[in-house]
Amino acid sequence: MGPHMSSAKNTADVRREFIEKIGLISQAEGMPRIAGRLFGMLVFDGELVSFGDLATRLDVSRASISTSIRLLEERGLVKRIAKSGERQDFFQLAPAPYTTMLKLSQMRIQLTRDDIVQTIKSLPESPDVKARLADYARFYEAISAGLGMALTELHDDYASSVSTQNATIQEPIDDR
Amino acid sequence: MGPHMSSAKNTADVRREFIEKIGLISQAEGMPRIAGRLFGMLVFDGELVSFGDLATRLDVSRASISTSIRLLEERGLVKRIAKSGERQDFFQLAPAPYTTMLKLSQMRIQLTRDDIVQTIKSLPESPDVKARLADYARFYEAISAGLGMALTELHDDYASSVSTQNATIQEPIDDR
DNA sequence: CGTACCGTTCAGTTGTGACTGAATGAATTT
DNA sequence: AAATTCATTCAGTCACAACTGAACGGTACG
Repeated sequence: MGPHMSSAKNTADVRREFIEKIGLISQAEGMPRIAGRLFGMLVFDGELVSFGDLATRLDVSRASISTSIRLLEERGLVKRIAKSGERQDFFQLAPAPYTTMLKLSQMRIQLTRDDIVQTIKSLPESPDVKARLADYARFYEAISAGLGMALTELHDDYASSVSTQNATIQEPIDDR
Repeated sequence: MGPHMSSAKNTADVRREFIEKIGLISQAEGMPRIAGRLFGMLVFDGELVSFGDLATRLDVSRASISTSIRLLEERGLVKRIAKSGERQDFFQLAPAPYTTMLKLSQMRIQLTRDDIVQTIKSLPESPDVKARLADYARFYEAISAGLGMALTELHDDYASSVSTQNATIQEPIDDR
């Protein structure tokens, strides 16, 4: 190990750590870990990857790939592509995956909010209980509104990011 | 069972269903189910509850109460109160639990965002990879900003809710 | 029409975390 | 000080979901 090795790693290492990190995040969010690793890999590599390659690159069974990639497809985060001439299926990130994720989150939040409102409706009396549940419902309403804001903001960023191909990091980077 | 029983249930049933619902939500969010049920019960009942009552009302062991209530305490969602003269500990919702929850979520989001930025920094070259990761980081930045909006909005609501004690539901309620 | 290659599904295994009962520690009462 | 009443901790059990290997159906190729 030479000098200046503070945080200098080759791309392969960074890539592996990133993919694993996304896998753990995904696991914490309630999704299977492999799904997160798949997503992370597709984000990092950014290319069209075959079904078999997914299994070998992640070193997991094809069965796991099948179920996890279906999850990502159902959520609209990954697109399956049939290459003519090729037998295998190919995959890549869906056009605007982050927007899709935000919309899904917002929808989930809205559903639980509606659930709480329904609970309030079915309560016969007890205004104080209703008031507390209403506070709770307002909490989810605020989140939903906030995610809506994030959605528009993200959409703007995406548009500008597409126009200027070489997007740079927002924050100034001091590499110490 | 008489007529008009479409969705008319007594308060006890609604309460039980609500508590169970929050428990399931909590479980989906990655927290133990009992913690969610505790939280739901404290929201619904809104009163000071003793440690022993928590166990009997939820019909779980005191050990579970201990660990789960500690979780809620650590997150600042529940306050433990020592009643003079009483041996048992008492619990109630913390002053602004929803604000606290939002702040915690925002912090978590920020941390993962920082993690991604760190990954970008440690990448030697490959501008296209950096661009994709930057998009990913922007996603988390948008969420963080959105949660910040929700935070201010919630704070306003809370203030107004405190002033007018009998807060009513935002949405008009047609009970059909 | 048989064969080979893919992706999906299903039964089985394994690992992980929630939950409990019992033991422990702490504090108050008698 | 002994006893009682708490809450916490720890080892053990149990349930559940991720993951795998094998069997299955489907499609293109020989």
